[in-house]
Amino acid sequence: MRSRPSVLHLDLDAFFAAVEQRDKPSLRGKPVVVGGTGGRGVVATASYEARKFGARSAMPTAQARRLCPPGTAFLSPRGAAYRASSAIVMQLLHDLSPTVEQVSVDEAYVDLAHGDITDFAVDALHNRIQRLLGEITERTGGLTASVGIGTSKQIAKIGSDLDKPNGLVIVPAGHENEVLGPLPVRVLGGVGPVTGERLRSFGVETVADLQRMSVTDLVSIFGESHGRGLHEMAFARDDRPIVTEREAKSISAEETFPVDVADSTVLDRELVKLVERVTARLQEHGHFARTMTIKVRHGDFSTFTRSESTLHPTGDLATILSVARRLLVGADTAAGLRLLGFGVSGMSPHAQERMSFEQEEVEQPSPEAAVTAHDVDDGWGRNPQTWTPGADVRHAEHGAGWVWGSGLGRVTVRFEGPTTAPGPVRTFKADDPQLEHAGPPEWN
DNA sequence: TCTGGGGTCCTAGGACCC
DNA sequence: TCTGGGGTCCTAGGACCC
Repeated sequence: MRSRPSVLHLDLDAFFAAVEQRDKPSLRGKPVVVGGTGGRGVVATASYEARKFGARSAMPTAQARRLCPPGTAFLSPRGAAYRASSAIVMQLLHDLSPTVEQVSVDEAYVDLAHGDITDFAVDALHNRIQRLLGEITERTGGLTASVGIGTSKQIAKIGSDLDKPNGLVIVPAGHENEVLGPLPVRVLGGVGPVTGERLRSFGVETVADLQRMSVTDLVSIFGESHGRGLHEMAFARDDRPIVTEREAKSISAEETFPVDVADSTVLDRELVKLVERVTARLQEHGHFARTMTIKVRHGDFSTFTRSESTLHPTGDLATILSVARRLLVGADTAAGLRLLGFGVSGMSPHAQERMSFEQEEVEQPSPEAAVTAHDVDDGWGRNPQTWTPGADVRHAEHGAGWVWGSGLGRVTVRFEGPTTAPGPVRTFKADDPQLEHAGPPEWN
């Protein structure tokens, strides 16, 4: 938390819908809903006129259709138009300070401490930012924005939401708690439907209620990170810096089908498209990735992910596709899929990788490669039993296996023989009486 | 009423290493 | 004679955000 209100948060009002109303005068003053217009679409943005009827972001479009009156416009998003207006606004923010963190197409933080503003008194800030809001409206052909300014990202963001649309809220240093206290806990970042309901069950409705809970209790309920974070946020303690750029950590693409798809030929065709899109973007970033993940959603909305990591990072389409296909074959698609997705993560810069990795097969672990330790040490310098990697083993429960690795009083065994199916990998104490050297084993 | 698409971060258990 | 434990990686799932 800073000693001056030098963090600005800006949010464009009902952005997608406002652009549509700007570009199509007949829509002005009328309810407009932008989002997926198919049977399984959801609302991205509802104009303020549509919100009067209950239409909201993330609501199924079908539901918004029932709520809104005849004459309501339901439109598919026009991404290019939104990006063009967004760029104009972001440029105006850069005129305030070089440190601009764009959160999304319609939202950004600005670190005013890095810009030309030197007077952080409320009146001076008010004048300067009202001028900014006027410029935004003028340069974008009529769009409006809401701004919050405070001593942290948290306060700036909450401020920008307090007087929408076309509002400006400045919270002077030292006044954070009186602003925060009466607000519902849901205004805090990281408090969604689940956490909000959980807190309500403990009698916590407002931030002031949350302030009365002990860190100990919050940590025991929500875990170390989330619990501590809630306590910090309740008291407006937030030191997160404004960062201008961030490396992507994952790239993904997914598609919800108009009707569930069970045909494996069709699913494979869709998977190829998704993998091609993701790989193209990976290559644009100049990155390789190690972990491939598929996502499937069934008709009942149950959702599963399956992932696999390659030995080396790769950007090679054929390699990535072969992993993706293996993952899809392992998924249950018999009853049909509502959604199929594919993503990569574990990314590293392209240039640091040898090109030879691109063509390399995914290596299977072998006893020789996986194991370096030989004699079992019990951790206190004694060797009660020697286990050699690759040695055959008999086991009371699993039958036959071989030593995969060993060390520190433990031996890891893979239960698999030349004629038996691969079984589990399990780790035992080296002196476990269930384990005995066998060699050569009588495979069955 | 029936739930998009693109992300981030966290947790938890098992394997594995030391 | 008996006894662990910290740290990291991988995988799966979930909450949350825009």
